[in-house]
Formats: sequence, structure tokens, C-alpha cells
Amino acid sequence: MRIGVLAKAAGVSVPTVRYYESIGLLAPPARQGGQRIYGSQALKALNLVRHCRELDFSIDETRDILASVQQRLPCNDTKSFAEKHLGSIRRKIAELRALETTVAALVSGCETTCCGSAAPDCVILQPGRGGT
Amino acid sequence: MRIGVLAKAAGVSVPTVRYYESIGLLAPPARQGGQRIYGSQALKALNLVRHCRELDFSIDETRDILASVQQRLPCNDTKSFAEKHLGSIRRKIAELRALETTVAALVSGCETTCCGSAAPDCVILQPGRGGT
DNA sequence: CTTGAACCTCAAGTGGCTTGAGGCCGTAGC
DNA sequence: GCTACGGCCTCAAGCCACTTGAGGTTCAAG
Repeated sequence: MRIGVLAKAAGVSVPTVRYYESIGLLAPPARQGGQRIYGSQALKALNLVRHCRELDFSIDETRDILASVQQRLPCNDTKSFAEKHLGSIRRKIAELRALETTVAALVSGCETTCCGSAAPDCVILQPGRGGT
Repeated sequence: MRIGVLAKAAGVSVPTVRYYESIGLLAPPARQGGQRIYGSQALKALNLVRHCRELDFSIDETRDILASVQQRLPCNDTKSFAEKHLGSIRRKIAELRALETTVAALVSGCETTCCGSAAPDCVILQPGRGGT
């Protein structure tokens, strides 16, 4: 199949497929008249890449996961990748929740205290209030 | 004061100050012998920028906030920026929580079902399970 | 044989900086 | 005066994961 068919089947854009090839994430396929021709293995690989990206694994992690799949290693590595990833997702959530609390407090502070006064005096813009 | 003093006082790096100037976020200061010399106004502005960035406002939003401060506009705009921002923080949190649920389910699925089997068959890597 | 879609490569843009190369300025000690 | 050294200067490139654009080639249909 040609690149457009492959891309559509995997739900990614054509330039993205070429990009993945350029960074060595997908193997360069055979060519016919200069155009890339893919087999079903390529679709499987691309589907896996997309799945990893949807789970928000980085390109480097995705590369490692692909390698362990292609070598049919036991899936302990996969699981430990996923666990590490889960940790970073949770850290990110914690950061964002702290930020949410801070910003929400500033907004309600503005509503009760300063709403309508001059911007330089607005509580939202006073330094040192943020829990960051 | 010179750029190093300013940067330290505001808690940002020297290249960051120059970067902010290059994108028009901070006004170009006077020069002595080619070197930038700043007054206390510049420190105030830079502190405000840093505060906005800590609250995770984008550079463009920060620019708008700076402008409204310098024009001493009433702070309703500031508040609506903050409210919009709060909305996007909450959306991001919701996304990440969904992702957390998905990945956590995959990890525990691997533990109970496939742990140790070949990576291509690991439940973590099966497409279509993710709620994304 | 011509149209038009799909393909090709290469380069640059996105955000918010950081890092590096290569060189100038200012001050302190000798 | 002279040298050493830190701090300053500009400009360019790197980071991540793509997207967008320019300009040209190939393929399938009519």
C-alpha cells in the first residue's frame, strides 16, 4: 500500500509517517518509482506507534517499546515503562492541581477584593501569593 | 543595574532576559558602553513577567497582561484572562486524569494477565483499549 | 494526452527558552 | 601600563513532535 493508505489506516497524517521514518522510528520501506510501498508489518508497527503516542509515551520511549516488541522480549520492560510513565503523569496532575488551586484563589480574591480597580493593584498580579 | 543583577533579582537567567527583550516582552533599556543598564521599573516589569509565567500564562497572555498593567486599565481583563486560563488548566487536568486511569488499568491488567509473556501480546500494547 | 490527486524532498515554523561559539568591556592586582 | 578574569555582547543552533509550505515528480483516469 502507498503512504496515504497506510497513514489513513493508522489514523495519522502523511507527513507524520515520513517524519517517523526520518527519525528512524519506522524502517524505510521499499520504493516503486520513487514512491514508498508498505506491507502489513509496517501498518502494525505504525499502529503500535500511534497507540504509544496516544498513551503519551515520548518518541524515545516508543522507540524502546517498538524494539522490545520486535525482539519479542518478555513484557516486564513494557510494564516498567508504563509504571514510570504513570508516575510522571501523576506528578504532572499534582502540579496542575496546585496551580489550579492558586489561580482559583486569585480569581476569587479579585472578585471579593479588587474587581474593577487598576490592574497594577489587582491581587492576581501581586507576586509571592502563588504556591509555585 | 546591569543585566546580571536584574536577572538575579527577578530569579530568571540572563539569556532569558535578553530573550524577553528580543521578542518585545521587555522594552530595550539604555546602554552604557554597549551594555544594558536597567532601572527599577524594568525590575518591576520582569517580576510581573516571572509571576505570570509561574502561573503558566503563555508569553502572549503575559504580554497582554503587561500592557493592561502599564495602561492601568481596570483589572476585569486580568480576571477574565485568569478565568480562561483556569478553564484550560482544568481541561488539562481532566485529560491527564483520563490518561492516568487508562495507563493504570493497563499496568494492572498486565500484572494479572500477561506479566512475563512476549511483549507483542502484552495488554499494554494492544490497540483500542485506551479511552483516548 | 492531459488533468488532477497523490506523492517526493528540503526548509522553516511552532513555544519558550537553553547552550555554545567567539569576541568585547570593566575592574582589580601587580 | 598590563594582564587576568568575570561579566557582558551578538548570532546561531538545539530541544520536542510535529506541521506547513514551496516547488517538483509520478500515477491513474478520462
